Amino acid sequence: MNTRCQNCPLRTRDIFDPMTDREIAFMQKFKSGELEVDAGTTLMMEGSNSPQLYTLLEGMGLRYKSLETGERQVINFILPGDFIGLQAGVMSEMKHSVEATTRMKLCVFDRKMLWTMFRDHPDRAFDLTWLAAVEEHFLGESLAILGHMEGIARIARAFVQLFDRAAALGMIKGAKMPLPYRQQDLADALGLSLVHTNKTLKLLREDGVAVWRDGSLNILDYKRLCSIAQLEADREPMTRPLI
Amino acid sequence: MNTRCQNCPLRTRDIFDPMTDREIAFMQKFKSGELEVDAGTTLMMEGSNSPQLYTLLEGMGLRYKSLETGERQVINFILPGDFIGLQAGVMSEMKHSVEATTRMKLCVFDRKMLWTMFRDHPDRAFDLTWLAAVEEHFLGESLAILGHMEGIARIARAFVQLFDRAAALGMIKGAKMPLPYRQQDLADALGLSLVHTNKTLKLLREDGVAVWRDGSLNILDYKRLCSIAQLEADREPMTRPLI
DNA sequence: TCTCCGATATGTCGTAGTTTAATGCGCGGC
DNA sequence: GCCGCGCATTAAACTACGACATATCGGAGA
Repeated sequence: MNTRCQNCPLRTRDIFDPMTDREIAFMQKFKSGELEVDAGTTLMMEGSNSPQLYTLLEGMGLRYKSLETGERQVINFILPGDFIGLQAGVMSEMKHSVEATTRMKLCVFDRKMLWTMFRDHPDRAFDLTWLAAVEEHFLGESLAILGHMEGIARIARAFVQLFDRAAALGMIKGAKMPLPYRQQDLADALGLSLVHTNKTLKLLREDGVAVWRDGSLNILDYKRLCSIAQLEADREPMTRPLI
Repeated sequence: MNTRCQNCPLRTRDIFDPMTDREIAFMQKFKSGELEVDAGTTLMMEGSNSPQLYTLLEGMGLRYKSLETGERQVINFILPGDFIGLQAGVMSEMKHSVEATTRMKLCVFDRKMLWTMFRDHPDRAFDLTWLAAVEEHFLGESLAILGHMEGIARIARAFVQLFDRAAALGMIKGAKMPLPYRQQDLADALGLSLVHTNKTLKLLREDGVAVWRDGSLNILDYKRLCSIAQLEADREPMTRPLI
């Protein structure tokens, strides 16, 4: 529910409550160009200083950290509408990498767009802080999932969340959504081994709950998936609509 | 390293690079009061809408989410200097709870302070976005830790990080720092069971690495602790100095 | 067509970590 | 004084998951 702070014109906004079309259109006016990249492209590299910010228009990708051990922690999956690289704007160094897993079409912003926002459009600048807070919220959720749920529940929850987001984006065709990732990506996101991820996927498949094949996820029994994920099937969906 | 964006006066800032004294003093001018609370007080409750923001002046606390199962995910430990409740400022609902584990002294800001910042002081407003990005960075680190490290390494890393932060705050007396939490708190932060946390603490104690007793942590062998934590002993310390 | 490689698939086995349950210990209340 | 409560401690039984080993499948390239 949108509310207005009594004392100021800044609009507080919940995570289920994306920016309006007008607000989005407004921000897009400050873009510095568009960009297309192929699957496999590394858009941002941790440690580097990328002076660009993006919103994803089409395609999918993922955000990850590399560990000293050579392993990888996938932080989240990036879907159309997501804002990419806020860190690149406010920090002197990227803290994670961003990789395209399909061909991606992006809207590019220059870092100076940030200054324009903060100087001339405090309400939109406020939205950027909101975006960062939303990111933080979802990371907190992930933390709880990795800390407290067993493998099958983690996978089920990932599926439900991705499915809800895809639904909000109109990417569902008959309970089927594109999910162009490797099993290793999911494993790295959920803190599981590849092998165990694979076996758990088999379980879900054989139980007629969900089938993930050839880059597309087919939810056969949403209700049961939710129950495995320890979610109510009629909860407010986790659409995570950013910008 | 501080750098200036070529096109704007906003200062990008790394996580090791806290706000200057001048900047802090400036923001403190907008406080609406001070507050003292006892140990055990719940400062903010998830689901509620707290119109206040705080910086912690003295004492310690923790930030956590409650799970449907009744369990708890501790998101992080709160030390003096930390900014609390940015979410409360930008979201219509808190996504986590904040609890004092000792008596705390706080600097209180009204939500309207945010509007003042965004309207009149874009550079300080920018710092708030930076703060949120820093939070996000550290959550990503925690995610990687929960996803990929075994119990003893998680505990060792928590100790090293807390020790480094305490050092930056001048809270160390002879390798000893205050750590006023219960073992359950640490377990909930690291996604371990209380029992296993306890056993691992015993191990560290008996190996002469670190002793945590009566709310104070004594690091006996910092080097070894770092090696268990899979950290270089001479790395740039994770001071996490926020405001 | 053959080979190579990346991804998926599947079985076995060892173990880190959970669960459960019992015990001790200090402290505040009555 | 005794009781109850919160927290730390320890032991024993059980299990989810990782490590390792191997097999299969399909696409790219020579």
